[in-house]
Amino acid sequence: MSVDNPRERVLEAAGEIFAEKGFKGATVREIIDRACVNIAAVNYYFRDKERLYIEAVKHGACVDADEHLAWPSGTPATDKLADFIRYHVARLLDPHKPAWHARLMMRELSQPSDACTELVREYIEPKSKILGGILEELLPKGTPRRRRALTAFSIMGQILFYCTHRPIVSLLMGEYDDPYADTGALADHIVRFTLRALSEPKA
Amino acid sequence: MSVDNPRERVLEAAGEIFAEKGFKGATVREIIDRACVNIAAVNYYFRDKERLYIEAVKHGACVDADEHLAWPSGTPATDKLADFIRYHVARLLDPHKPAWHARLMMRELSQPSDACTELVREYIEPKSKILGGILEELLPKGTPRRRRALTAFSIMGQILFYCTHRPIVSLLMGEYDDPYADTGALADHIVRFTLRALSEPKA
DNA sequence: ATTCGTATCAAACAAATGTTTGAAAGTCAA
DNA sequence: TTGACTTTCAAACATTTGTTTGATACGAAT
Repeated sequence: MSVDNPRERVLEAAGEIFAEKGFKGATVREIIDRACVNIAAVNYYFRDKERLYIEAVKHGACVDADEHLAWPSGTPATDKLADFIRYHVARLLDPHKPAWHARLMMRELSQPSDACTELVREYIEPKSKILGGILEELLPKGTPRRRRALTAFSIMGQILFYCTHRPIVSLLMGEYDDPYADTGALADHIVRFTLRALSEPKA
Repeated sequence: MSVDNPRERVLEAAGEIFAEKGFKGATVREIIDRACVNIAAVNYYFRDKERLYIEAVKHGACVDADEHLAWPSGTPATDKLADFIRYHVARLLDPHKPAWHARLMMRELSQPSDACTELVREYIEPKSKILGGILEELLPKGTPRRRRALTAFSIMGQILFYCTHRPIVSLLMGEYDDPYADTGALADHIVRFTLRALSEPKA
């Protein structure tokens, strides 16, 4: 966690705290305190709090950008969709992974700071394209663009729900039946729900 | 909008601004400014900013609590589900309704202030019970409790997605194809997607 | 050893912000 | 009218918070 590079330490601490408390809620003093650097470091390395925030978001996003999502040609579209869902559920909910990258991005998605819209677009659109491609294979030929988009939202909505509304899910389910304990099962549920919704109507 | 009662005016203004900017982001000066009262009013009527926030959330929630969601006995479960979905989509996205009640509650759901958890439970659980009841009718007998819950989350996830991630939806879809322009069509998509997911597998 | 650019630090600064005060104005009953 | 109570107000207060400053230590090149 604690890197020797002070700039990186600030970036990491900022990411965690911004993700947890938002831009306004986070204070530079708490950040530099966690990073174990002097308060002037934020000005020295990042000019001001806002630039630090932007850099922190970029930092978190570029970590994710490394992981690719691709399949050998000929892979059935249903398999791709299942992978896509499982990948994102793990990405967003797996307790083993440091969650702040995703949570910070979630914040940006619900309240984009105009400075970051462009960046978000860089990260989100590629993923969106992947899902769009899968759905193009999966849905009947001639399905209108608009309906493909709504379908994609229905899928992402199911996934992101558990990330955005985690506290309420835990509250409603109780601890003894915590869905976050087994993210694999959670992903499987979403996969099945979605695949049934996409299959041809029975009669 | 502007009531003669100053306490109510503050409550209304606080609701709007808290919903838009969150607890930290909102300033009492902006609130009292919009409510057209002196700054000391917040102390006079609500002790401090935090109590004001709590009261504002309660105020928003109790407005909603009035609207009931009930059907004559014998109504098919699929109809109830469709109503339930359409009601909430309209509730959350219809531009004609003042949206801040819902948006403020969304905030509480993703970052509950411990002072409000109890209240949230009062509002959310009843709705949760309604949906749970519908699913109990709709899903095969003997479906485990856990799976009913996950199904409910799949439905709510689809709905809340459009509320929470509105900026990104607009960004991805472009204005010419804005889903929020026709919330009825949006609700219909979710209803169809969900009903297909709940129907018996084909073979 | 001197010099120059970099990095770090404690301290202070200025602005924003939640909160309080004490007086003035208003209300209403006796 | 008097008096008690509520409501409203401008001003000040105290704290938090983002930002800056000027000094100091460090390291490498001349």
